[in-house]
Amino acid sequence: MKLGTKGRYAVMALVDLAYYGQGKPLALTEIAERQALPISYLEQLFLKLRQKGFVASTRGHLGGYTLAREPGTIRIAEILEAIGEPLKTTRCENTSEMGCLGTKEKCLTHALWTGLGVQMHQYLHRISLADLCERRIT
Amino acid sequence: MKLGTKGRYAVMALVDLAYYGQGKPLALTEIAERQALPISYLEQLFLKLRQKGFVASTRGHLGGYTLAREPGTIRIAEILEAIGEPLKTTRCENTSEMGCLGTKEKCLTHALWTGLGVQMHQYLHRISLADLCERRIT
DNA sequence: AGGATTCCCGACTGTTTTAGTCAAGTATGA
DNA sequence: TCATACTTGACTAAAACAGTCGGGAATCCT
Repeated sequence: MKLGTKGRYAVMALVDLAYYGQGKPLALTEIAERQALPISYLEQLFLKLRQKGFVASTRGHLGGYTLAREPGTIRIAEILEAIGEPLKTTRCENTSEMGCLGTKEKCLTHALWTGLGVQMHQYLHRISLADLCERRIT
Repeated sequence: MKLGTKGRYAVMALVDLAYYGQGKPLALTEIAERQALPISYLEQLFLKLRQKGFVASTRGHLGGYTLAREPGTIRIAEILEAIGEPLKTTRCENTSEMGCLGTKEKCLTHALWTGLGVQMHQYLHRISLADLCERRIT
């Protein structure tokens, strides 16, 4: 149960974008350098973030990325989902209330893992980019 | 961010042990069969669980494992820690309040990840084996 | 117009982790 | 003494992770 770099880097980069880019495009090279992240890796992440509508891009000289939504409306949970950071606590795919079908009896631990997943999602969903920029963490 | 089988299996097996083994030793083969888990893998896990004092073993015919502590006092978080399920949300090892030293400025996202870790740990620490056996999940 | 800058996109790869398996040994009860 | 069951370490195929690399396309500045 550990967080990968994809999720960490994506949030770091978006916080940087919200913090330093006041409406004007920020180049990835700048973000990557300031946050000490590999730029080619960031490109992959921003490709997805753009496709999902979190950021907008302008090409060419003086181009870069801008936030496409208000920082206060972007939840951390959304970011992680957008770039494909799993956040999975169970193995079974179905999100229904059914127990594990692998065993005959109802899986006693299933509620535990789904509960954990709910806790994590709730926490990450009630914190926005703006909260991070302004150091408003509970 | 996903839970591995080690953690899942360990909790499943201990719940099984608490649920079906009323003081008397349960053989690993029985637990493995009922929960549909690979037995050789379980052996590794129970080795650690025994060394950490969660279970006691009796060898030979009619042997097996018994819980060494009351189910109500065994927290899920303890189990995961005992078998080495990481539960890590940050990369840096230090648990102090310091920011990430890799970047010059204080890492804005650090509080987020440690906060997430706290959430997870609190949830898993307030649920005991007994809670699972009696389906007492919030 | 040309070159510098920047985003765009897919393919590829070394390393680490996961999720086990396998084999050999030891203790115990029937 | 034989079957059962725990004990322990070594080993491994496959997947995930964490990037790298190379080429292309759009845009701006001079």
